[in-house]
Amino acid sequence: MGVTMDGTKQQRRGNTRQRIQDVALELFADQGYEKTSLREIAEHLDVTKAALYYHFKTKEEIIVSLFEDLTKPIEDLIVWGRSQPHTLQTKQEMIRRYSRVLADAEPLFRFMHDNQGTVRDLRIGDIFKDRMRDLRDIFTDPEAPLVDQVRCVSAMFTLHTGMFVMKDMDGDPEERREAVLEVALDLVTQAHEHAGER
Amino acid sequence: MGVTMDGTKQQRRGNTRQRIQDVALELFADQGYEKTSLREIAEHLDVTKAALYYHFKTKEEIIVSLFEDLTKPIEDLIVWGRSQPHTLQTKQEMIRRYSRVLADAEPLFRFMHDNQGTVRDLRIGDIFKDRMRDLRDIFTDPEAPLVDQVRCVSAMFTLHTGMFVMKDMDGDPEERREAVLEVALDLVTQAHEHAGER
Amino acid sequence: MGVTMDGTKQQRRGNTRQRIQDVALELFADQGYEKTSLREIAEHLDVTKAALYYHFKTKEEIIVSLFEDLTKPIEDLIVWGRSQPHTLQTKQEMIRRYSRVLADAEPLFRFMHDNQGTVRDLRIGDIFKDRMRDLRDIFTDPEAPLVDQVRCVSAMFTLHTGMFVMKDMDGDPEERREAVLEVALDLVTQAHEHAGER
Amino acid sequence: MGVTMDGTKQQRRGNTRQRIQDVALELFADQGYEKTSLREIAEHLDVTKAALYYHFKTKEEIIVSLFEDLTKPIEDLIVWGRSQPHTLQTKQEMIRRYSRVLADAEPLFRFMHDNQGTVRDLRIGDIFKDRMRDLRDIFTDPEAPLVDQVRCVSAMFTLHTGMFVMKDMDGDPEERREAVLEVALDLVTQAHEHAGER
DNA sequence: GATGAATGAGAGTTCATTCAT
DNA sequence: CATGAATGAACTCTCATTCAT
Repeated sequence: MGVTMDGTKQQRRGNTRQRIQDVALELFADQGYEKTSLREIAEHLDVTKAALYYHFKTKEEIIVSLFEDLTKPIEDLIVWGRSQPHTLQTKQEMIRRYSRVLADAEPLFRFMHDNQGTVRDLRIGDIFKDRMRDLRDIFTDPEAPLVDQVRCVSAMFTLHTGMFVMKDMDGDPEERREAVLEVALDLVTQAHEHAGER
Repeated sequence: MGVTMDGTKQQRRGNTRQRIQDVALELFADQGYEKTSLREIAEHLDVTKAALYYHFKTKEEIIVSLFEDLTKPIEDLIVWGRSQPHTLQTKQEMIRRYSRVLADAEPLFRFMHDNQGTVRDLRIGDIFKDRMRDLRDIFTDPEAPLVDQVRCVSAMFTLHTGMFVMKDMDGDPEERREAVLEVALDLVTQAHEHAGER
Repeated sequence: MGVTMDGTKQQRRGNTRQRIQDVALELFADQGYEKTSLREIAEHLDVTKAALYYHFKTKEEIIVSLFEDLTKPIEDLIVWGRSQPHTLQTKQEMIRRYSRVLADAEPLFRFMHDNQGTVRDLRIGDIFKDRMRDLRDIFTDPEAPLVDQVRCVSAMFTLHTGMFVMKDMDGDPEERREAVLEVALDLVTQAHEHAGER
Repeated sequence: MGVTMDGTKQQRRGNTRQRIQDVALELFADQGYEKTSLREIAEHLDVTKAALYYHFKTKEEIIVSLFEDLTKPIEDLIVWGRSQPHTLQTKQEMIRRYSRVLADAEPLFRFMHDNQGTVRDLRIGDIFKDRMRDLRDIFTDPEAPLVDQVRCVSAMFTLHTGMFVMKDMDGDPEERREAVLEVALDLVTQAHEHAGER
C-alpha cells in the first residue's frame, strides 16, 4: 500500500513484481549488481525489503527474471537465424536485427556489458554464454578460416562497443548507430566474401 | 614472515608491498574487485589485514597502484604514437604494440574488461578513459568520416575481445592471437584507405 | 484444495485443521519447534501461510492443540491411577500403561523429549510439568524415603530414555521395549518393597 | 574497550574470548541456543557483534568451543575407565565420577539436556553421541542380557534426570544428589550381580 | 613493519503475523 | 475457507577501516 496525498494507503494493483523489476534493472544498470542493495531497491519503491522476498526468492532471482524476460528477442533471433539459408543476406539481416535487439533492451545489455565478471558468477552467465555461442554459430561457418570467424565475432562485439563504450564520441547518437552498423555489416560481408573465394 | 623448514619465521625483506600487489591482482582478476575482500588477500599472504593498511591507505589504493605500475607501457605507447607521423604504417605498428601491451599485462586488462562498471566508479576510471581517448586520437583523424573512426575504435576493442572473450573458441591461442591481430590491422587499414580516397 | 487427475482442484472437506496438525507434528518432531517455520508447514500442505492462521491463531497454538489432543490418554491414566488403591499392582500396571501411552503418541513425546528447553518456554510447559508431577504423586508416597521417590521418577524416565535415546542399541525394538519395561517395573517394585519394610 | 566510572574506556586484557564463552554458556543454558542471539551476547559484554566474529568464525563455533573445553573431564573419565578392570568396583567408581563431572560443568550439561534436538543438528551432536556410547561400553558388557544393558544406561540417565529434571522435588539439593547417586549405583550393581549368576 | 582487537555500517535473508478480498 | 501482498523485527554474517602497542 502506498501513501496518497491525504495520508491514506493506496492499493497497488498487483504490479509490484513488475515495478521491482523496473527499478532493479535501472539500479543494476547504473550502479552494478553488487553495489545495488535490496534496501535501496525497496526504498525506491516505498516498500520493505521483505516485500521483495515475497516476489523473488533471492536477489539473484531478480536479475535472472529480468534476463529471462528481456532476452526472449535474442532467442527469437536465434530461431529465426537457424531457419534461414546461410547466405550473406541472412547474416546481414541478423546483424541489423541484433543491433535493434540491443537497442530495445539497452539497460539490460548495458548491465551485462559493464558487469561481465559478475554476470559470469551468476546463474545467467552460462545461459548468456550459450546464447552468444548460438549466435556466433549462425554467423560463422565452423569450417571457415579462423580469421573470418574472428571477423564475425568482432562484428557482434562492435555492436556492443558501439552501444556502451562509444557514448562519449562526438556526433549524434543516431548517426553513430548507423556508422557502427555499417562497420559490423562490412565485417560479416568480408568474412563471407572470403568464403566465396575458397 | 613465512615459515622455514625448521619452523621459524623468515624475513621477507621489504617486498611485502609487491607481494600484496601480486596477490591482489590475481584475486581481483579472478573474482572481481568487490568480491575480493582484504581478509582474503591477507590470508593468501599469511599476514593480517592491518598489515595491508601499513602499505596502502585504502583498498582502492591497491588497485590504483596496480594500475599506475602496470599501465606505464600504455603511456609509453601514447608518447611514441604522438611522436610518429600519422601514416598507415604508424597505426599498424600501434595496433601491434597495443596487442603486445595487453598480452603482457593480461591479468590487469582482464580485470578492467570484466569490471568496467566498477572501474568507472573507481578513481582509475577517468584516467583509463583518458588513455583510451588518447589512443583513439592517435588512430583516428578527427576529421575522418564517423564510420572510419568507428572502425579504429573497433580495431582496438577487437583486440580486447580477442583476449578476454574468445578464450572458448577452438584453435590454439597463438593462432587466435594472430587472427585477431589481422582483423584489427585490416580495420585500421580500411579506415586509412578511405581517408586516402577523399 | 488438491489437484485431481484432470487438473482441477479438489475439496478437502474440512479436514485441513487435522492435516495441519499432522504435518506440524511430523516436522516439529523431526526438526524441532523453532527450526520448523510456518512456511515449511504450509508448503508441505500446498496451502498458504495465511490459511494456517485461519485455523490457528498463532504458531504456539498449533503445538498447544497437538498437546491437548494427544495427551488425553495421560490425563485418563492419572484419573485411573487415582481411583485405584496404592498397591504395588497398581503401580506396576501404571508403568505398563504409561509405556503404552508413550508408544502410541511417539512423535509428540519424542518432540517433548528433544525440545525440553523450548517446551518449558511454551504455554504447554507448565501443563506438562503438572502432569508429570501428578503421575509421580501416584507412583510415590510423599512420605517415602527420598531414594525411593527417585527410584520411581527414574522408572518413568527410563521409559522415556528407552524410547528416544536407546534407538541406536542393538537388538530388535520389541525386545528392547520389554527390557526397558522390566527395568522400570523393577524400580517401582524396589521402591515399594522398601516401603513395606518400614 | 569498556567504560569506567568516569566515562573513559578501559583495556580488556585479552580475556574477551573467555568472557564470550562465559556469557554465551550462561545464555545458551538459560534460553537455548537458537533463542540466544549474538546481539544479546554482545550486549551483555558491552561489545559489538563484530567483535564476536573476531574471536569465533560462526555462532556454532562458540558452542563447539565450549563443548571442547568443558568435556575434557568426560574424555579423561573414559580413558580412566578403559584402563581399569571391568569389576563392579570400577563401574561404581565410574558412576560416582560421572556424577561429579556432570555437577562440575552443570550449565553445559543442562544445556545439552534441554536442547537435545538442537545439539543433534550441531556439529557437537555426533561427538557427544560417541562419548555416550564409549561410556556405555565401559559400563555394560555387550554379552550381558539386554535388560542389564538397559539398567546401566538407565543408571547414567538417572544421573542426568537427577540433575536437570528433579530440581523441583522437595528436599535439599545435596540430599537429592546422594539419593540419585544411590539409585544409579544400585542399578549398575544389579546389572553386575546378574552377570555373576550366569 | 606488523599485529591484535575492535568498530560501525550494512549486507542478504527469514520469520511470525496481519488484513483486505 | 483461503489467498495475495505486505510488514517489522530480527537474524547471522561480512566488510573496510582504525589504532594502540
